[in-house]
Amino acid sequence: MGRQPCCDKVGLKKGPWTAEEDKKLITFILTNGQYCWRAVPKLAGLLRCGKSCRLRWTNYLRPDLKRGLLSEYEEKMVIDLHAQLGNRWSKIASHLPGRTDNEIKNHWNTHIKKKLKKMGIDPITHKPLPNATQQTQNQPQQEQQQQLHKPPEEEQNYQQPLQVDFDTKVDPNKEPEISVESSNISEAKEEEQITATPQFETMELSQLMNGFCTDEVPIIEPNEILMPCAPSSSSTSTSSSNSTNILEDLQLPDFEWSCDYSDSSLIINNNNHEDKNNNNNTVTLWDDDDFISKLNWLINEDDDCDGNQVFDGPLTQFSRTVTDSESWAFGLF
DNA sequence: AACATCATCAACCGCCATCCA
DNA sequence: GTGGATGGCGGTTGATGATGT
Repeated sequence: MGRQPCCDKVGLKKGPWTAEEDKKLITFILTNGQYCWRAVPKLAGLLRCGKSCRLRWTNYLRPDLKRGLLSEYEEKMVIDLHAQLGNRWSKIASHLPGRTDNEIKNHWNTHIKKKLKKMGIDPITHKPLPNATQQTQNQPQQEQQQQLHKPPEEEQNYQQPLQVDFDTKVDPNKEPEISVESSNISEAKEEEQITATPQFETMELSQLMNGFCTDEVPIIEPNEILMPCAPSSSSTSTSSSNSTNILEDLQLPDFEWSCDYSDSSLIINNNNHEDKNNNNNTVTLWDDDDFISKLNWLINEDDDCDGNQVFDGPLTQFSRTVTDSESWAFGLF
């Protein structure tokens, strides 16, 4: 019957987003919230289709996104979840706060797949490759199996929820408590109560990762990701100085909100800077003294720039921090 | 220094699911 | 029940930077 295109593609811009476009989109969403993406470009003054706007926002501009490489723990989670869910990236991403399906998909395709293959594990089936024994002579296959691959019968009968000590307080020096259980598991019925593997419960990360080749990729520890916004050139953000991520470039302040998801109220928290890395049950987003004023600045900034100038700056001074998976934007507006 | 190749990831495309009139 | 509108998802592409020759 011929489906209509998602938008009138005539005259619409494609390709990489400019800082100017980002700014318009951010401004619009900050002032109006998220609704009807189809209407967003017109209202925001963008020559993009709504789909493109939604993608740009969800994959890049959302302030609750983590940047940087996946931590070892996150990688392990991805592998494990992939073994259970397959290429359902959005489901996998829903268990990794601050990560998008696109990001995980990319990471899988560019990093994890190779690593698994290197280890003699089929990244699709998560079973040993036929020639795995030859490939991994230096590493006992049994060990790999124990560490990275769930026994087949376990995959099939994966029903009993196994918890990863979800109730313990966050230790900022340890891996974040990313867990399938702690995530929104309301879809548990549909997901057959996907849970962490027994390995997660009983094994140390170092054991988990034993044999998992991480030396090729500089590991970013959570405490590195959870950078305070102090000026630093050692930001772990993967964004280069040419980043087009306005939110990053803007040096926007952090703020915090309660982890009590039932109360989505935002807590603009200007204090506790020295305790920033101690997630005392709050999730840091941006942190600074004048968030509101900077927000106003962002929204009210004149548009007479050439697009780049406004957002140029020592972007490394603003480091995106770990946040909750639930977008603040949804509850904020 | 110049060119070729590889790796990464943002963005696009097309399909599917859901909602609603 | 039907079909259009919209949002969401997963696969793929292509631009760009990094690395190798």
